[in-house]
Amino acid sequence: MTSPHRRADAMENRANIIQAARSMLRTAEELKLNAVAKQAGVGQGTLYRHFPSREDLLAEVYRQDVNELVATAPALLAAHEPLTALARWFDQVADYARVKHGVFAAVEAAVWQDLSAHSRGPIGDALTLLLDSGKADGSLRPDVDARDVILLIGYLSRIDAAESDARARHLLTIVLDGLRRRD
Amino acid sequence: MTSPHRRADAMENRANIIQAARSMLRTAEELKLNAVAKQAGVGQGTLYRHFPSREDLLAEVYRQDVNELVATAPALLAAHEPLTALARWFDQVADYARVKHGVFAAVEAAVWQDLSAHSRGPIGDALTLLLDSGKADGSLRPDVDARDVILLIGYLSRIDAAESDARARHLLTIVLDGLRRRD
DNA sequence: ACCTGAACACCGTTCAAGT
DNA sequence: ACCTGAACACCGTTCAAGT
Repeated sequence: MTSPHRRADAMENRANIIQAARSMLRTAEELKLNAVAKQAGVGQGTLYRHFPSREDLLAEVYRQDVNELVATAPALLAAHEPLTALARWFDQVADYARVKHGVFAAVEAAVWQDLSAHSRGPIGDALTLLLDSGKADGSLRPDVDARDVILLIGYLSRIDAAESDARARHLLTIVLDGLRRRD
Repeated sequence: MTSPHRRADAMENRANIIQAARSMLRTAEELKLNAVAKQAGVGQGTLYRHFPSREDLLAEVYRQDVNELVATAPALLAAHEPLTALARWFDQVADYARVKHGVFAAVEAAVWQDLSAHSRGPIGDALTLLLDSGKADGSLRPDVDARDVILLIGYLSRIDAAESDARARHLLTIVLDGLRRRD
């Protein structure tokens, strides 16, 4: 990812851009690319050289967060029944969505949606792992895949903090019930 | 809604703007306001006079469609068990979302989301009617409201035609299972 | 090989002038 | 009372010139 065959200044610029974008997303929901370049201390062209599309930039900004989310899935499976593991993972995602609300709004059409639109990506893999375990032990219905679940929990990206408190976990329960194998 | 105390030219302009917006949304997903004004044969200022915000315009364009959707709820309840009525209504919404895909994308933050963000609006009312019936006869869990369901089926606005064919109804089944009363 | 930033394009929004 | 459209503001994107 951080290809080692770059000039030192290019690598630093790249890091500065990511850092600037990250800090700006903490305060504001929207991300103006020219403003990112300015705060990073680089020309606009440099930003485009490193990140041809806005999505590329956002994806990089959140790669670490996504990685954590992804790493949780096998850990949860090791410690819990599949259905419980899935429930906990949902909680984790809800927390993430809550903290990164601005993120999700900005990234929606990009990373989040995109990762699974290609029906691949790390989040999809993590979910598939959880789902397969649940199918194997009979607690989950067999006719669901990662993309289904991504779509169902996508509402997390469209609610604010207050509504998240009021509804996020409750709704995850409903989704989970829907995913259960019916007798 | 169509306030009768306007000058004739104003009313005609208004109608032309709506008509132009409607026809443009049929072909393209995005809606450029200046382009709407041009195709409607009015100045940009006229568009803003009639519709101060983009949402106002979109809401008006889809008011009729929304009305149809809303009118279906009591009709379905008259003819079916509550759970079946809700299932049929979901189908109806899915059809609508499918046809109006561009719409939903454009309207998402506006009408669709907004109608229920204020926890009111016709769609919310229609849903509440369906949910109350289901709770009354014990087929639905008591701890859900219209906003919950709006959030859960919001994925309909984020999938294209192909994916709608593949997943929309299947996912509605899962949501419906989640809404069922658990024993 | 990479960077800068002026410049262009595009689109939303306003407002002075008109009828 | 309502309309027009030039003009402004804003932001994404490119590219000629530089190191």
